[in-house]
Amino acid sequence: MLRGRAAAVGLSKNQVVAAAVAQIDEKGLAAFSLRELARNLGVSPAVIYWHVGGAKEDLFAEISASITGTLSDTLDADMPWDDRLRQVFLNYRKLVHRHPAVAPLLGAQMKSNGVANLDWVETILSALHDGGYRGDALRPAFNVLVGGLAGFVTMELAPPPVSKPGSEGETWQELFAKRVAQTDPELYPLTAAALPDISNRIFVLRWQNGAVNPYNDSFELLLDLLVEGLKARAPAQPS
Amino acid sequence: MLRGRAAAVGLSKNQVVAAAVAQIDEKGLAAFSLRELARNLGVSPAVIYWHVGGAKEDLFAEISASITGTLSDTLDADMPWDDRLRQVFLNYRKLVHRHPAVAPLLGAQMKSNGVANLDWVETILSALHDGGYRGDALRPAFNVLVGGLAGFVTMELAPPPVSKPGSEGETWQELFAKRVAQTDPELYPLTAAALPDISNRIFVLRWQNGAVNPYNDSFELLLDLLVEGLKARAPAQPS
DNA sequence: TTTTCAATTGAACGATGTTCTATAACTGTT
DNA sequence: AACAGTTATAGAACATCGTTCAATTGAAAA
Repeated sequence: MLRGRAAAVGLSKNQVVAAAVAQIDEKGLAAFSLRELARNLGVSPAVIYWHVGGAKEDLFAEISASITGTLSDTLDADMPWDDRLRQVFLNYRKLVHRHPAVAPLLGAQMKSNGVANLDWVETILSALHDGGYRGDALRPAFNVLVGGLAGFVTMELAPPPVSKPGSEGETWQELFAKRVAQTDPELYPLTAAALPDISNRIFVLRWQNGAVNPYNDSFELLLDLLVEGLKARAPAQPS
Repeated sequence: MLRGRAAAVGLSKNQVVAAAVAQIDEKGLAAFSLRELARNLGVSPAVIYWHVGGAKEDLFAEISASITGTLSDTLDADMPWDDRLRQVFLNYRKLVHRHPAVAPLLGAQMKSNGVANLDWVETILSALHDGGYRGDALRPAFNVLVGGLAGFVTMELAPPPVSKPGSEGETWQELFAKRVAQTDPELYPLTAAALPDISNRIFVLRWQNGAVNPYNDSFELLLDLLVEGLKARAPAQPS
């Protein structure tokens, strides 16, 4: 009856994880510190180690699990397979956007990426299966969807540099914005001409990430291209 | 004549960056340390700060720049626009795969992502332009390609957990492999049935990253779906 | 030679992750 | 109500890290 007692008094693992998520949401992943977490909880650093099994990396995995845990909750099982796929990944993106600063864990750390629940995997495989993807056709189709779409979200929410405390004149955002605006029309005619449309709105030429400037229509276009493309290439008859 | 003198004696910025890349390639990004870099160079830690402008984050940006710098070197300008797009992103992936441990910087850090050279951006925009994408159609098309494909590579090369020194029985890889193998066929029939095809070969159910198990065919399928899809939806006549 | 500036040193500061031993708080049993 | 056993926390300690700074060397310019 370990769980019962643990919940009765003092901190619980879930509370630790929730506080960690809150702290990352506020100050960013790079600035996250175990000791500061302990301070915010009014507790000794060792407490974190007691509640979470191991080290910082395990806390991160726990955080990822707490976020991807509710992933397959709101699913309509009786929709066409392509609509189900769309729903799954629109839902994924919406969920990650609720905690933008945690995105690097999900997309750029194997240990955190691996905690994704099997319900989610089964849901995707099932939709693909109904779409005519079976046997060894399942694998590349799955990878295309998860790699392309979750990868997109990872890049969309890539964290900005840590904002230096006080002085030093100009912030990185200002410097970068200025650099983009001064793109040489001689060397880069297309880029320079498209600046009004793309400045701070495409991946390499932006100084704010997807938490501030979400790429909604780009993501939906990507989703549409993949789902429609997979539908057109289905190796077997859909069921 | 600053550069002349700097190159004549002592260390150069390029040497520092090259040594940093070597160290990350060997021990991983998470284990990277400025002091260890200084030790390997037989030099005081402060030297790094002198050669690189600012702090650790600036070193990382410099590293990213040194890798993406050679991105647009080998390009055939006189190919069909869709083949040019394929070449650009196949080349991107090949380049990043040469330094897998650096991938998180390129895909999951805005400051590093922003250093990508304008030649590369202009090349992509130019291909899209020739494909019939102009004006405000350029932006989502660009984002789909970069976000989807570079995002895929970021996830593909997501770093594994830091391998704990010695003891503690089983490594994470072994534990995870075992967990995957024990997938319950009652709860997850499709996943369990597909295990021979997907175990360690799809994104969420793997214990080795793309540096060991590259996802070549999945990436090429993704690339094909995107390029063909964009071709089919071109808003204007290709030129 | 003297001056000037590039390059490096070494020490120092504060903060971090992690481990360890000891102590408190609670639970269930007698 | 007292005891034993486990759960939960505290506090100190260690090695390491990123970063800054004043002081020093080295080589080129005057």
